[in-house]
Amino acid sequence: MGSTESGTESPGGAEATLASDRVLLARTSTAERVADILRTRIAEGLFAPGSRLSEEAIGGGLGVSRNTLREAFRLLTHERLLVHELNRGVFVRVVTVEDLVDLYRVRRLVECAVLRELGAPPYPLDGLAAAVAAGRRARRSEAWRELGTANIRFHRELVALAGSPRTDELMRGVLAELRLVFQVMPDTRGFHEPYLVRNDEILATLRAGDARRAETLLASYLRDSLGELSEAYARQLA
Amino acid sequence: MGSTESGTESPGGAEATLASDRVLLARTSTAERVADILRTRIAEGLFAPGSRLSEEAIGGGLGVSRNTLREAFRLLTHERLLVHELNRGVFVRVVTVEDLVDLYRVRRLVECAVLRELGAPPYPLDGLAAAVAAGRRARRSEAWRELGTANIRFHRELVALAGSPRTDELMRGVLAELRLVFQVMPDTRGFHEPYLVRNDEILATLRAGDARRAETLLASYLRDSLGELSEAYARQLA
DNA sequence: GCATATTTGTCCGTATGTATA
DNA sequence: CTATACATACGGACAAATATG
Repeated sequence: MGSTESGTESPGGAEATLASDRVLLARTSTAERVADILRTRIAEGLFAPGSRLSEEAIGGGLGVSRNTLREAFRLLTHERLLVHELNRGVFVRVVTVEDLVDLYRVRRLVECAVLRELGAPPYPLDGLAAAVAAGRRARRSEAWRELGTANIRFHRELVALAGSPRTDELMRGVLAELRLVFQVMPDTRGFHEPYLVRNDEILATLRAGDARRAETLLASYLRDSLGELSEAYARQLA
Repeated sequence: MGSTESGTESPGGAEATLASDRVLLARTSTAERVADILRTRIAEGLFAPGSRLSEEAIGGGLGVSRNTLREAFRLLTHERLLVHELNRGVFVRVVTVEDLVDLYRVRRLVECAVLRELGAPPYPLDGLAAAVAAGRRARRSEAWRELGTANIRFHRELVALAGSPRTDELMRGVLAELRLVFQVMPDTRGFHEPYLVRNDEILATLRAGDARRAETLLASYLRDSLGELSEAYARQLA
């Protein structure tokens, strides 16, 4: 290349997959769209935890410059999906058992507090109901990964009851990390399916206006879930 | 400068303030140190809320390239200290009343939950005691801004009792935003001083092992603080 | 409403320092 | 210890959007 003189072809030099999108619906920044792509790939397990993401390989593959790619990396690093080591690059996050425990500590702290701080019933439970319905649909079509997504959504909706954007964002991050954890579970169905019922139970309890009991149910829910996951971790290391 | 030919002097081409630091103790990345500098300036009110941070002005002043500066901007944007408007640049965050309310909603949710989830006494209260002591020193030397910093530190230490890195980070961000809010208070002393006593009271209650009562004290503390701040906001808009 | 100037968005090429084989 | 590979940071260029007259 280098038609004119020094390397200054055009910003549209990214003629691969992204270029078309960019011209058509350049609504978000390029970096954000790159981050979206990488986020999906990580969530689907295409990048193994601990593997390094080479700037050159990824950037070349997607047809974006290193600068733009680094901005995408920065976004995902703040979401804790990647870790950045100085002068070494970025790696797909490896969630340790300590992380797992902390994740559930935050969940217990925040989710239970949300239920406790609820005012008087009735509560706006449409979001929770929709999440449970999505879970049922996923179970019917035996889409177990989607079932996991629906379960996560249930807890996001639950936190949303607090009406706090910052709390929402916090839990968005926490639950995104949780997705990384779920990948260690060998039996996706056996892990996710029981919790659909328990989510429904919590929803029914809230409908009845008993936020206090819902909190108790949630606490034991989280305890059991953490127990299963840490057991799976122990097995994996053995 | 420009000894050789094309603009490629050396990464140390930034011969201003940053260069020396970089050579001496380049422990963190340049972008992070730039972010540190800007964070301090914002906290000290050198940049008025709502004002635009020109890439050229700041970058030129600090002697860093635009790319590096933009990375620093990205960091601070994620901390909610700056807001980014597409094709318009970055601006110092203007905290609205809604933000203020949400900030205190999160504080109430998290800080109170931390106290509630404490196990059996005694608790490791050294950090809290140190924060109160720092507040006393600041009061003695009439350094009212430092007093505010010490009060903020008290609440960070309080959250640290939960032993959760993620919760710590959350509150770090929330309290950094709070610093922006504090700048609207005209009477720094009158606002911060009373809370030093109340922090001390909470500490004493925790020393006595009564986490439950400490939670009640904290709740009213937060209620009063929010009341004062929103009143100041209302006055400012009038 | 239009033309111009300024600023941001994106990308390239390259030199240097650091970590690792 | 040397060599290689890579991230870091720089400057420069042009397109697009915004601000200004």
